[in-house]
Amino acid sequence: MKEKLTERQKMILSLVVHDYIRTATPVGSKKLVEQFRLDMSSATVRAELAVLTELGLLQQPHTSGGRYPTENGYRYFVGSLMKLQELPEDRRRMIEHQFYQMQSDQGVEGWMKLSASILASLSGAISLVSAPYSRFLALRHIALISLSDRQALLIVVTNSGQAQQRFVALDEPMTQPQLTAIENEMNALFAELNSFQIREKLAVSDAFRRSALKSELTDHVVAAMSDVEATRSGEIYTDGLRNVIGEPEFTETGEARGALKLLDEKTALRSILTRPNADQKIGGIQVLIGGEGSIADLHHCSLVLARYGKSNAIGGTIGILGPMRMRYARNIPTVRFIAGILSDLVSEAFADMKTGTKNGEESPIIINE
Amino acid sequence: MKEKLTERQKMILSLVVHDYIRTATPVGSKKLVEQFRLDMSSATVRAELAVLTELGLLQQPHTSGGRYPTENGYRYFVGSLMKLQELPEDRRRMIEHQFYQMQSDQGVEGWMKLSASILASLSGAISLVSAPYSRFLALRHIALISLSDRQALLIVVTNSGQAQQRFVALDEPMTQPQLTAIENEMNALFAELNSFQIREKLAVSDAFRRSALKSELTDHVVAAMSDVEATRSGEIYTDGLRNVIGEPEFTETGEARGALKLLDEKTALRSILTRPNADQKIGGIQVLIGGEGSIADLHHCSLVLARYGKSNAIGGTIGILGPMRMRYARNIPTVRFIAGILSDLVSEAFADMKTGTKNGEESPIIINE
DNA sequence: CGTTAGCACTCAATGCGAAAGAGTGCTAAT
DNA sequence: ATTAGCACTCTTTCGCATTGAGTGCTAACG
Repeated sequence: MKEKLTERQKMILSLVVHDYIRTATPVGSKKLVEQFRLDMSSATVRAELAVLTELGLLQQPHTSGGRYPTENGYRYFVGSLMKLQELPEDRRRMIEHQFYQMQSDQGVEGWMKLSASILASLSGAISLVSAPYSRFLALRHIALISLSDRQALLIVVTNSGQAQQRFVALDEPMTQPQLTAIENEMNALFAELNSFQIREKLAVSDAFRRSALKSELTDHVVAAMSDVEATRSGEIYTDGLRNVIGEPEFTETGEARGALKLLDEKTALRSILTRPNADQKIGGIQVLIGGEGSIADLHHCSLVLARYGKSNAIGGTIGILGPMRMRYARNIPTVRFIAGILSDLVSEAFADMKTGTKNGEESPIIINE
Repeated sequence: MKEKLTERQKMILSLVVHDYIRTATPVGSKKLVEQFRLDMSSATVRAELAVLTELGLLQQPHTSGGRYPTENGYRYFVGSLMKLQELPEDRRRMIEHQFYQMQSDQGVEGWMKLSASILASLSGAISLVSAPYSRFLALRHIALISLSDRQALLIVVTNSGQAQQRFVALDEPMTQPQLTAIENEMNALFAELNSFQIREKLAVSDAFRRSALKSELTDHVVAAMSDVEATRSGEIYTDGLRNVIGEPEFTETGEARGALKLLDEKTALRSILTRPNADQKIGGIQVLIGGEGSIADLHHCSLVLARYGKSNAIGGTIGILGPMRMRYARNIPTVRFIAGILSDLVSEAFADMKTGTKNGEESPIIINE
């Protein structure tokens, strides 16, 4: 990948990528010259194409079928050639408007849905958004709500803003005031602890056993916390299926067909969103071209991912999943922009300290690894 | 649709439906005779097929291309011919086990997801599950949780078990004890009211204005309630996309392609799940064959829907969406069974009075209106 | 009378070869 | 170094004949 290409070779590679992204058809020398009014003959272009093919940046479906980028071709393009197309100012303002309009309204869930929706419609791909989660997950608050005399609703809120609710069957009837008392007691005891620490605190002494604290209730608290901790990245939101249906890659025997299965399997999605960028900086963009065998079904797809949030403390991942043949130059700024907004929102919402990468800032783009 | 068919005609129609469901290929007279070892010649079958075609129950793609059911053919089949195949006892037990295992754990959300998952895998179609909602929605409990000195999380729980959470920016710093005080006050005032009643109560007197109740908070309570009321049927869960990808109807130019778009647009799904069966009895199954123009994209699909819950008080809709060519005889009992379980669970969870259709019971099947 | 065997007919699907078209690599001239 | 020209390689497409499943009709049969 260290090969030095001539300026002309770079330009031609760029043109091939652009044209292929637009048409999804292998592109030949003659078409290139005509299409882009090149100041040279098709034979010259052919020679250059041959070189690029030799270098493994282009490939041909068969001996005389035009050329299109290889995975490495895309990587080179994204890494060295591409000129990012920033979102036009009015677009940005429109998006920001939408976010700030609903900001305090719908809570985290609202942000996630809005992000997924905007990302999908702007990118023409499938959007993936993971709800924010904290590295240092801790219980923030417990609420106990009487549903009937033997049924209560337990709500556990974590410092990541996630709320787990579960129904609890009570061994003996309890009124709301009784529950509230327990609620207060538990809040005092368990606040700012994680499930492990809570369990420890419970084990250390039986004092709590004898108190008003029902073990049936504490068990549920521990379980709820564990749940949140286990599914780390919280809920995953997707949108934009409609965009991708119809793209040739996804059609019938299309190679990317398998990718659609993924949308069903949130666990797989989750592993995509959580794993690769574990140690990635906020605001940095990660581009995964060709799935890298990590997920077999993604062989002909690309991912553009970004982390958002307060560095290391709380955050999540957003991104888009589309055909390898996607408009990186437009999509990368889009993803980055939305990630920036989410960072701001998260910082604001969970703020003691205000951090978060500011929108405009440049940040590195990491390609496959 | 009142036409009296001979027993033989009924049988032949049945066979055609079955075979077509299995093979997705138009079926001819000869194949029928061989396949099912019929005690007559192909010519006889041909004559009967001609009659059925005449009656509009079968159709042929072209003059000599075999026959397959029309929408009316399916409707007649489902309405009069089909023998329901109840789920085998061990299956039932397995499913029930899964539900009761998680029952009190994950709350409503868990049930919904499990229902969607089971329904999808058992039916081989797309499952649609709407969270329960109450006809007489009322606020059950408010929780106010301090996130930082100027940020709080407001959780509004309704009597349908839905929890709306939203972030609230506080005009002036407040501590958790202060918030708890307000929480108690609001709970006392607003419990068992709907958004309209709350608004009324607020308007009637300014007493509240002067009290510790911040209008910024009460506004949010009203807004949260309105939100829940507006989106009535609550969240919609779907699963089983993987099943339907690959079915010929959904492939490439497939006629049912548009149906996939629906999965993206929850609003459309919602209208499907809420509208048609508004006045349907709990436990009754509604089969919609061919979309009925209600949703244009569903022209070549069928829906099997059932309401669950406590009659009129609280409940939701579940169902499956698949190709018209679906295994009704198996799917209908499946949908009914899951609806039964959900009815039980909902009755239990929101019980004062215990109702709900018991699983085994027979209940009417309504076909297209 | 209902049933069946037989037959001519229809029409999508299949297969094959010729022609077209797009693109390449090579070579020789500029 | 660039380019024009040309032979070559493939896929795509079209036409055309073939196949085969399925039909509708009719005449014979029990």
